[in-house]
Amino acid sequence: MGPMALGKDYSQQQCSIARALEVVGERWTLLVVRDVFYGVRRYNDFLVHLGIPRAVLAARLQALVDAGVLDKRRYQESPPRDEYVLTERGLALWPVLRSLGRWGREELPGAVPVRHFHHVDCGTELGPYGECPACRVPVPPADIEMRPGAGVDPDPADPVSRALLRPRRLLVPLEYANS
Amino acid sequence: MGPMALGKDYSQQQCSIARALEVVGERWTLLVVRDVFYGVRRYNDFLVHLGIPRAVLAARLQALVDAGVLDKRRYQESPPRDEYVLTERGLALWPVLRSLGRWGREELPGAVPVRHFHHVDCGTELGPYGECPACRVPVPPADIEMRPGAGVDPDPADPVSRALLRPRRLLVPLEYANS
DNA sequence: GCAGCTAGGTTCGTTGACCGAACCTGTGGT
DNA sequence: ACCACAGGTTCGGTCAACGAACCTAGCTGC
Repeated sequence: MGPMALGKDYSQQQCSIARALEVVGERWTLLVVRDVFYGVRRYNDFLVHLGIPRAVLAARLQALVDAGVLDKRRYQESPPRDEYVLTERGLALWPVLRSLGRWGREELPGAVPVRHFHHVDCGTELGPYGECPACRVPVPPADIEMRPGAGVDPDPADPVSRALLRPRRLLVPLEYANS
Repeated sequence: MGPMALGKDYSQQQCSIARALEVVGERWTLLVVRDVFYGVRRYNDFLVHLGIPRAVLAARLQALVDAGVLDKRRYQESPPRDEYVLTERGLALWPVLRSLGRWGREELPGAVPVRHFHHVDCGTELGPYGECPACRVPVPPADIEMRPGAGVDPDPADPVSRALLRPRRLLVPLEYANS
């Protein structure tokens, strides 16, 4: 009954869609996962980028780790600091995010292209499901470069959004050295 | 505020994923849409098949109509009865359901194949994103036949699940003549 | 050594959504 | 007249989400 848990737990549902939604169907969850693909890895960065309540973020991260979607990894000992990275299972969620983003962009009114995704091997913009139209292969997230689109706010308030303005490869962590 | 509405409404988020989740990210919503693809069209059938509270179902159907995902259609005058059918915008959600189902089936433990999807033109089972591996075209939902898989309960309690046991084409309404 | 800062949480009171059960309405059947 | 049924609406209790405040380690500057 855990997560989005339907009072009853999306009940008896043997359906794999219902089982997937048990894990990633709760509010905020897929946005957290999206941010990890974009390079966000730390508690505070999720906070400022998503505007999510702290308690909810803690619960979602814990649930995603429990579900095997994220790994919590110590990246320095003193002070002890952890980061969250995608597991294989988490990486497999990329097509879900792609198809959702495509639907939101193409089917909902008032959409402006915010980000474009390109195959780093050839520079081609990816097709609807994350495949490369030129190379005709499905492109793993690690080989995708994200570039800002026309609709993006050119001067966002939070540093995470600012870091995401530059073209960057997916999964590469945000840098903190510069502003 | 609106739907899944994040207290704040998934806020400023210009991201198309966030915008999509505003519409289909609430509890139950995608399961209702899935059922419409499977041929469910009526209030009572959603009720018994999903086990969703009546008030929540009414709210979700209304929200989906407002969002342009479903159309509410009078199919008889006396007594007045309406059914819910997918719009073009709703039909475009098929890849989202496919990718979610695929993830739930292949990445979550203890999955049993419940349904298979085949291209009616050639009988081939569909690939990961709903394309036909043989014909090499994306298959529209209307050209897909759904067949029960090994993991399905052979004698479900509710009549809707029983009707879904037979191989059937997507979007075709359930028949009510026989048991 | 102690004040202040930062990352990463936890606690708490309020608000709002979800739940299940009961009730309502309009129609048709007998 | 009575009952059944589809399709809702209403209502009280519960549970999750919200936002603000608080807590804990470990630095940093003085």
